[in-house]
Amino acid sequence: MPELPEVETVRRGLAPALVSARFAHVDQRRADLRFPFPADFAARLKGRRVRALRRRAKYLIADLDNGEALVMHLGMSGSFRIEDGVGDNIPGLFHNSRGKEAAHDHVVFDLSNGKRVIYNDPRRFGFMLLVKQDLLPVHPLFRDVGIEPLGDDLDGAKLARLFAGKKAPLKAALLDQRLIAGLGNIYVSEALHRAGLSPRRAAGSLAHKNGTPSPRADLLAGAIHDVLGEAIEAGGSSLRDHRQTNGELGYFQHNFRVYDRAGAPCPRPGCGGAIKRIVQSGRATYYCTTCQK
DNA sequence: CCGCGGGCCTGAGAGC
DNA sequence: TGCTCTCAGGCCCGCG
Repeated sequence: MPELPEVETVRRGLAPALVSARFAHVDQRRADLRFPFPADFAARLKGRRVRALRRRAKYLIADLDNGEALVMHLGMSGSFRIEDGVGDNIPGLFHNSRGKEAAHDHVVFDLSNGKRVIYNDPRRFGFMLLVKQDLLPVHPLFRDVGIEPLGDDLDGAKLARLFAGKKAPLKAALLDQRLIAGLGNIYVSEALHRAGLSPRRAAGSLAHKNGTPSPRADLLAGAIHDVLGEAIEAGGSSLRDHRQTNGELGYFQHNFRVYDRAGAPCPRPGCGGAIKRIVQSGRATYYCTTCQK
């Protein structure tokens, strides 16, 4: 499921249930997801209060009252849901009636406020860790993570500098979490189409030979900012997520201009091209060969 | 250093 | 109906 907009949507949905609650009971139902759980995971969480729920890149970080942080990553198929009727229709979450289990429910948090937060992950590419908050910046997971693409951190000049000298195609450079954090396969294709740039173009070509940013860099920075912002507004994108009948997960998938639309006409007014699917670094890329150069 | 391919897992969908 | 094959929103590792 999750790229930055989906993780951010989950964060916003979970925060009302988690923040300022204590973990009354933690049910860890298997020894590992992608990685083994930390030793004594459930015991170390029990009794702790959540002070804040943050997002960095595609990670959720719950700051605990003992100086530790619960770090959570959703992998490809991870999701959270809140039970006990709390937070109905919060985008990014789905709700069962209390007590109804689903396949692949791997972690259950029972909170002091009576709410139950359940982590479900069929493919188990997600994981949870406990890290001292002050060690997060030097932790291997975060040490090399790139800039956040929302807010003021990302502009054309910054993008051109990050990509300077890179021969890798824009598609690969944009997926590289060490450069920009949070883009994934969907939003890279979407941002490149909005910017009118080919995914095959060398990343270094966002700067001129003398190092000054090309106007293309500004177009791309703006497109990234716009597409992520719009996707968050829409509650993220729901593709294969299984969910209960109650409440859509997100509807940005209806606004995809190129992703998973091979053969469809290019949505850019007056373009007249068709969307093509290619494979780069083993992953599907969708773009219009007519208007993306 | 860089880019690529394989691997980790399960499930959905297509084709036969 | 059921089998087999391909593909999937992420990321790490090892290879050349």
